[in-house]
Amino acid sequence: MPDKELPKTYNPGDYEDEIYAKWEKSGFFNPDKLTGDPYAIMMPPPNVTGVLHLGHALESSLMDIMARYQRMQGKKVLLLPGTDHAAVATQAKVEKVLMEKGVEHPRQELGREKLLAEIRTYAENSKSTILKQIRKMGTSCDWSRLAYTFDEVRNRAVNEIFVKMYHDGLIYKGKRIVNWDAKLATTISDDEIVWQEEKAPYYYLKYGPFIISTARPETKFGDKYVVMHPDDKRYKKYKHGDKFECEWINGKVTATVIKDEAIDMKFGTGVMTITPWHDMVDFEIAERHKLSGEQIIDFNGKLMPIAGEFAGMDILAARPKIVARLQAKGLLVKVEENYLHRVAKGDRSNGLVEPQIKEQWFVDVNKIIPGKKKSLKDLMREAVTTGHQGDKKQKVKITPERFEKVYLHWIDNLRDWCISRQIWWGHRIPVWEKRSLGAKKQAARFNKKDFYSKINIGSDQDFIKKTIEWQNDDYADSSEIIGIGAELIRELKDRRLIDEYWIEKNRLDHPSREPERHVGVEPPKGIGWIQDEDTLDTWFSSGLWTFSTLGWPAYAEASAGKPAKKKNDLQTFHPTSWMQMGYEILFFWMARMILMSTYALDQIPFKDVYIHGILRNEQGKKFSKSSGDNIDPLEIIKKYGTDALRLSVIAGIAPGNDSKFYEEKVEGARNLVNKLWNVARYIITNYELRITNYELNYKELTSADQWILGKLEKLIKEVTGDLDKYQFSQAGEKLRDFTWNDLADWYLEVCKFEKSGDKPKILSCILENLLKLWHPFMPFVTEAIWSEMGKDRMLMVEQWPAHAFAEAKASAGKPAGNFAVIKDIVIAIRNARAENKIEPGQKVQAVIYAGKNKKLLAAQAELIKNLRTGISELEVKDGGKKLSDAIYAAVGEIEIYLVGAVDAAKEKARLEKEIINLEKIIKAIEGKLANQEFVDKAPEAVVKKEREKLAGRQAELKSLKHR
RNA sequence: GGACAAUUAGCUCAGUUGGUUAGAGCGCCACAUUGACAUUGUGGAGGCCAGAGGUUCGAGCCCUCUAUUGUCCACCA
Repeated sequence: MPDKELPKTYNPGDYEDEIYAKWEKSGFFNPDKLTGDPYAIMMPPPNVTGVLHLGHALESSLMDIMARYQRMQGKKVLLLPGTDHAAVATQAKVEKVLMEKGVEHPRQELGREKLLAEIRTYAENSKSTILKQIRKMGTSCDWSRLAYTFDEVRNRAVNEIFVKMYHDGLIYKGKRIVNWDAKLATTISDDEIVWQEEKAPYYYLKYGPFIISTARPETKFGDKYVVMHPDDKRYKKYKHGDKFECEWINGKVTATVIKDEAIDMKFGTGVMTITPWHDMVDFEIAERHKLSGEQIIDFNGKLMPIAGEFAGMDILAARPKIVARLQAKGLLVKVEENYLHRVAKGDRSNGLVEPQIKEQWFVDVNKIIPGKKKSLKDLMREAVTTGHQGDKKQKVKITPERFEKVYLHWIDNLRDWCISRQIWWGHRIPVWEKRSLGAKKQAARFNKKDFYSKINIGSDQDFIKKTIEWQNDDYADSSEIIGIGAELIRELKDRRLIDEYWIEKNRLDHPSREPERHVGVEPPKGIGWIQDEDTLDTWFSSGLWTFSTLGWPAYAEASAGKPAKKKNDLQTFHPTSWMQMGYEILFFWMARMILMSTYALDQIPFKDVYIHGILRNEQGKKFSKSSGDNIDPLEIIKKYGTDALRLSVIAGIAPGNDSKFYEEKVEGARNLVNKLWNVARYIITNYELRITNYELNYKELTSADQWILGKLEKLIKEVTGDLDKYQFSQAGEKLRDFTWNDLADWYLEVCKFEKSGDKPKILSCILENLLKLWHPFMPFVTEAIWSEMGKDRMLMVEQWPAHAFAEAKASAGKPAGNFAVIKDIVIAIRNARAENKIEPGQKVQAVIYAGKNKKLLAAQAELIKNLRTGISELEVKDGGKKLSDAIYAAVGEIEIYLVGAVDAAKEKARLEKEIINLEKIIKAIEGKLANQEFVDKAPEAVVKKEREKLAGRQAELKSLKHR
């Protein structure tokens, strides 16, 4: 009685956008419209300039599965979306775009404000792109709470934290050795370095009485300390502090002997000279012994004046020339070609990274926090081990557990976190400085003479004119001119019209007193204050993500001109419930979130974190733009639908492990989606589903009914358990198995001829429950079917099932055995027919010796006949003589004979194969049972099971051989 | 140098405290075809669970070592 027309295949494009709009309109993405326990997931904000890639598709799927599951569990779910301004990446990208348009040096030519405007425009454009794409994935996030790491609200939070840390003495400014990316002209953190192996010549050089070795002779100009291990017997006669004169690259130098345990006696000659300005280890040695260092390479990667005639040369170009000089002076002892060493490159720029000493802002991770008796490191450590001892003892649970170890190891090796960056796109450091009067005079002198000539300014008039170009402020006051002048210097420096070295040198030549410093959320009132020109590491703001998105600090929202939320999100949703992320940002992000949250709120940022791997291509390599094998998720969606994409990215994944992605997987998922569609289509078009009373007449349930309800009951339990344990892939697999194998292949086939009054109720119940269970995985098709079923409420907010039917709980697993036997018989018959090559259309007669199962099988004879066994007549007996000229098959003790159409030779061969197989199995079980130790020590249930098994097999064998 | 993964069918992967003849999807072979679905159905073939030891009545699973692949951390002056 088909009263509906549904298309034969599910076409996702016809439904998805419409359904998403419906969801969004319903308001249920917003937890304010939900009740129940709060459950919050913060979306890891994608980079604002990025476009959706497979990694996002995976993350969106994971998050949305959890969000939808929890929502259906009756929780007040918040899945909060947002984007990240991705400081370095975004600025680099826009600079690149500008350069392609012919702007050769964007920073120099545009200056700070104009470049920032360019970046902002670009970021806003691509922000909307990626957000649209996240919608395409079906992600059920609350768009009303959309956040951005670089908006006003988040800026307020960043400043608050910075100021708090500063006043707690956890943030300091210091001259430290940092990683300088000359290409991007900024410092970068240790984590942003990639090491590349390179082959290069390796030089042994004569340094006074010693031989030292290096791959980088261009850094050696200023070396005046020679270091060796205090226990090295070879150099016993040299004492710490001994001085000697020796010939070096540009003439004689006075060298000092230093003894330090950092030296590896086994490496090379056991002696090295140090270059504190450009080497981390050397810097540490120099610090220990309070040695001075000198800058050799400038911030553009060129040699400094100390290099004499080599000054101004690019380091790589200078190297061979320096070697030639050394050789000419007889200082080159030998050269090892093809020495394998590793060079540091910036992961964004792929440019050389040079250690440099620079004044930078740091977060001290070892200092005891006032009032806490713990350092930031301690907080980070205890959050995943003993639990954070704040308000409540809370622990971040990491899945899989092994990453806990990786994380802790990383913390052990953690050095102070350099948070300042010399790029413009980012949160500006909330520190302002003002020079004191004495310093002002010096600064003025510094401004005028040197400075004017340096930048070709002839008079104060010119200077002011120039200044006005950049600053429109009042400049009447002289101290203000100094301020403006300082601004101007910065502007010129930004534009690379003067270089940093020159400024530094001037500062050294005109030492001033420490400037007055203002560190605050708001700029200082008054004149002459200059804001620190650096910006903050992007992870400084991302670290606040779990709470800066929830209205922390309290007044942030109001001050940004938005109405403060009535409800206190922070109180409701923090700590957040669940977080997922790739292992590649474990250190970058997870660690920083834990640091920020435990420090600022005394709370962990999230209770559970699920670490996923990355999706790789068919060859197991990372997808990359350069290799051209990038897969665009949107193309996949267009071709196969969002549901199929969601299923395919989570298929076969295990926590923390990488997985491969290829189109065949999506195809398989698409087929599954379509299968579900057709299951529903069949049920909807053949049954009247407008059911009000779900009461079943349990006594009249057929064995197939009981079987499928038992299976469904088990499915509900297992899928729920899997989702609770974040075993997404397993849950999906079980759902697939039920949908395709149990329901479509067996139960629906049975329903085609087995009619009973309860069938519509049962089928309706199965379909409803199945749609609910599938919904988190494939939200669109399930919602589409749900509405085709004529449901008023949306599936998205339906209650997650606990049981198939209330009473089915009792029947679950128990009588299912009946149908299982019939299934086995059907399979055995089909198999026997196929093996004997009986034409599918040819009907045969069958006789079954059922023994104690006679009653059951007699009752189910019709079922057996109808399940594509091609049987015309079926006779069920207790037992009897073997039948000759018949095909034989056995299921346990049940004997089956198919009469007629026998190919004697084929049948004989088949049976012999069976016998051999059975004998093998029996022998194995007998062996086991003959082992006294097994019988004694194994649990009774196991032994009993083995005995039963043996009896069954023996019976089978006996009847087989009988023939 | 240190650590962590992975190694199971041709391919991609499951296998949750050790207990039937180790499973699935894809692919392959044979067959079917007006049927809810060819994005289909039925049946089948295919595995010394990387290797070597060990623990145990019993090991894909636990322990030790080895090999291969991959990843991360540290570091080579």
